Amino acid sequence: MTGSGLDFIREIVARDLSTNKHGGRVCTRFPPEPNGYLHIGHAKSICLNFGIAQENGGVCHLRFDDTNPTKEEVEYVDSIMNDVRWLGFDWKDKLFYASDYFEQLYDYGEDLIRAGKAYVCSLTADQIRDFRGTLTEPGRNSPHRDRSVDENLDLFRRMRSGEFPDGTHVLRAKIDMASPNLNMRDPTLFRIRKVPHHRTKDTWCIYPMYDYAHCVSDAIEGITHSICTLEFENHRPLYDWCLDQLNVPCHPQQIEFARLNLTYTVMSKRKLLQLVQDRHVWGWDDPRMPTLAGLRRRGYTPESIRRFCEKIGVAKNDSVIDIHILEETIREELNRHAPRVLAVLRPLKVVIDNYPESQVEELDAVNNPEDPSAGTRKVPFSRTIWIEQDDFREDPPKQFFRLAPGREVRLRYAYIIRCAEVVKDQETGEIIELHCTYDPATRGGSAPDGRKVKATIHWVSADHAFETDVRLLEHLFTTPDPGQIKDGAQMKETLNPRSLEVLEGCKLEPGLKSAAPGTRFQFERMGYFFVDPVDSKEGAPVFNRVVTLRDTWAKIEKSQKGGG
RNA sequence: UCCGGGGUGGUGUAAGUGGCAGCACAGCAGACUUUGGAUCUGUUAGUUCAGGUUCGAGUCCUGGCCCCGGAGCCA
Repeated sequence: MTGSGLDFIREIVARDLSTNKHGGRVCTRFPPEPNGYLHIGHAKSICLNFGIAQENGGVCHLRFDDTNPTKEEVEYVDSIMNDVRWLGFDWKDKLFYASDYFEQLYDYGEDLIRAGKAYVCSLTADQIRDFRGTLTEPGRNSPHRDRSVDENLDLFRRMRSGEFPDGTHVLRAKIDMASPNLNMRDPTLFRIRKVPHHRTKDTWCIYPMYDYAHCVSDAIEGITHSICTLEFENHRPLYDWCLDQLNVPCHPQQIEFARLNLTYTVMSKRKLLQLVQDRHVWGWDDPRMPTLAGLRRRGYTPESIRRFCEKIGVAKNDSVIDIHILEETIREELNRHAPRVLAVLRPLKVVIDNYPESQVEELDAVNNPEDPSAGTRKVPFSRTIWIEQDDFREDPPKQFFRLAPGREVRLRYAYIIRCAEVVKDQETGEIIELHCTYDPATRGGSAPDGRKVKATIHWVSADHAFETDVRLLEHLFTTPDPGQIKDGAQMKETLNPRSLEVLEGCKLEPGLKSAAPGTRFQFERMGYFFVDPVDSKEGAPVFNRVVTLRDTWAKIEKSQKGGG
């Protein structure tokens, strides 16, 4: 019953440390391809790799896997470094690029040829596919498989010098065309791509493939544990093969774990890119996106994301994490730290008939009941106030405790009021305002006669309210498993049309006018909100809802409707 | 069909050499409450199946079933 508490990867690392397998060293790496923005799935990998290094006095390298210049851009390099730093990790001076090793990778390629372990193949891409065989049938040897070392060397050098057009030759490993593992059927090591690279510019026209570049890069850097996701499991024999053939400094161990999947969102870079390109979102940093940039703009903190990654664990089972776990994690943190304020999102006017016409009182409000040191503040109260439309029902259902004709409710930190009259639009029947009376003996909200008032609602003084936009954000998709989506049309169908709702003219307590971009608040009873750092201006904050509060009433109401 | 990997409550994740199946979230019930928030208490629910070894199997053996990945000059 007394388990080690370690996940299976940390267990391997601990064992290797105890057997002194790598001379007491722990060196990991996070190897993104700069072809998109980092998302929360990458955060899992970042926390794992940097975390393991940190815990064991090791280092974690940041290495860009930039071997395919047709898809990679500096914009992505910059965003990735920014996001890793924001998440709270530091690669010190260990910043690398696979492209740093192009020359060595090329030299090792010649070594392979000299050892008779690689050859230049001049089949077309289609022919190579055809010769590869199928899952159940072995492949056939390329007619160029037995070219002499000299011929191979000559051809490989001329590939490098730009003598041949794209697609005419590739360098292939000479392994086994009959292997049941397709990755071992003479995989391509280098291909010709006459396109400039974002770092090496036009010095190269041949580029190494992932399988070859990755293991060699790991070995060059002295990585001890090369942690990647499950889809590379079939590639491990090739990872090991390459390193076994070459005279490299060390042989890292590749370990695979299950990538993160979240309900109601997509995690593939391709689909994320599609959302951006098709303008279904504002961009990579849209607060509905599962990208780190999006989560950051939504109002998630780095701590909450790290904590989330801790909670979900690391294993080899394919799994889908309920997105509510993520939401619960940010709630836990913000509950402890976010200052409370009063904000009415969908306002309904209330006139307190027996409250003196021009009177204003400054009432004491607690900033954070979870943190007494946060102190108190004053909020103005007057004869006309705004309350939430949802907090009044003309015909209250069972278990609805809030305001209704003839009923009492407590205004937080203010008074107990009773609803005396409902004013409606003559034509539409829409409720436009309420007339209430207040009990002057209940100042601050307590009833000296000891009577119980079940509900407390939030409010904002109409004369003092600060008006601004508030955005309510929901899941991007209506289906819990949009990862199954195949094409663009299907994606469009499953997108949640209500993922973004912009509420204009929300009434906030006056102090919020000076809310600084990038700060977080709890709007009492409504949720946690973040001052959007992009769209807010000095004195004109715009709020994004990070997450709602747990809403017991919403649950009751839902089950009432559902149950009939 | 071939190769690789994986199946523990609704979800996720634990149980060094076989020894009371634990934790978190969700659910349900209750307490408390000037946020239907927070907090606290209690509780429902699980080893993919069939055999075998054993005093004893989530763990070991045999066989089946189901799921995921793999035929890029992508990573």
